[in-house]
Amino acid sequence: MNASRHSKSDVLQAAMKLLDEVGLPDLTMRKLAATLDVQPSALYWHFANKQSLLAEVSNTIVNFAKPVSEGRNWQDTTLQTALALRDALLAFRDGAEVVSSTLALGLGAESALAKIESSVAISNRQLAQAAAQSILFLVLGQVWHEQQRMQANSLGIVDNLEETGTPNLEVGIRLILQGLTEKVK
Amino acid sequence: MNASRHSKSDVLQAAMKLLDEVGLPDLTMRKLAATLDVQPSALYWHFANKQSLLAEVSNTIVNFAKPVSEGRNWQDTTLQTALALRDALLAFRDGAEVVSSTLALGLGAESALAKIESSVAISNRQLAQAAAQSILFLVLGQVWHEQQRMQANSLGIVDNLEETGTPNLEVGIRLILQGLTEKVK
DNA sequence: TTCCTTCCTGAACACTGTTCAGGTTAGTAT
DNA sequence: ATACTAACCTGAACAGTGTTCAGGAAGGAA
Repeated sequence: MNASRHSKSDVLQAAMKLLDEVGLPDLTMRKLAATLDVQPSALYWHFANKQSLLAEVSNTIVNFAKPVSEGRNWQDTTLQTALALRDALLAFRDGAEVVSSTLALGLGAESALAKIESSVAISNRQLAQAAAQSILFLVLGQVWHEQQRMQANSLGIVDNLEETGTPNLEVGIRLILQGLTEKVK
Repeated sequence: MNASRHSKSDVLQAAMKLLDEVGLPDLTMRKLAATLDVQPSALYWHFANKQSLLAEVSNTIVNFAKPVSEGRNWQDTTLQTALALRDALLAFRDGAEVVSSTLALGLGAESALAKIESSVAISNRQLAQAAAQSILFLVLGQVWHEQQRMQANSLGIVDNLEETGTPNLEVGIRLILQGLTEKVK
């Protein structure tokens, strides 16, 4: 389709489009190269390896989160921050798994944690960090679970698609915030 | 080494041993077959595919959790249950990642959630389920993160190995429990 | 001795990420 | 216009992956 040459951001953009079309397990270097009318080896000029590519995909997803308007209190602001991250993850196919593994490998996506942590306006920073980390894992785990079920459902394994995922997440975050509020009282 | 024939549980046992020796990324069907002095295809008589094998590995890990003695209250019992799961995950190399992906694919490890949920002795079951799910994701996420750092450190990428992981987990669980206690009051 | 279940072989298929020596293209400087 | 240089890509290969399948061997039961 496009016979011209490609920049690094072209490749990244194509990767995100392909991710949306085929999902993470089928996001291969060969398929990505094919959509760009290029040999697979050409991708390695732009990115050192597949993990580096996925790290930038992950950053794009995390940075997609809308900035939150200051809430009436820090609890509200933190909740909104977490839900904005959830929405960003949900906006991309397999978004949670991409971000989770990038985070686990320490290759990026730390800004997600930083944003949550900075919204927790309590003086005990160690406590704030623990809470922020908990909220982050909660969001990632819940959305990962939900997106995996989406794919399972679309593949015919109907199972029971109870819509408890999203409300459960908000409940969990609120529990942490309530416990936190109680603790610093 | 052993030229005799193998049962399904032999294969499972060998898989867990190999997991401990090489880690999840290097746990391949070919390497597993080699430790049993067998062709890779022989494994497919015992297990339909690699995922099924990993699902049983995951169940073994989860069932390794020590049963907890009844605490002074349900909050304490739930905390002990969660920490027992954490210890089980930590007892096996890459344990958290194995269980996480099995859980995400819906191939097992649901008993982990069930155990936590049943320990939350409040009348609002929907709330109990949300809290249990939150605690589960928190444990899995934290331990996964910690185990990944272990491997990274053993590979020379020293980074700063702050020992905040384990305390952070307990803090997070306690926050949820405190919030829960407050909510049902 | 025949039969049947259990377990395994050997070879192949269709992929995967990655490397590398070498080529092309385009823009800049002389 | 010519030479140079950086950006980008080709083509082929390497070493590995999970998985399938027709067939063979072992051991107990009838």
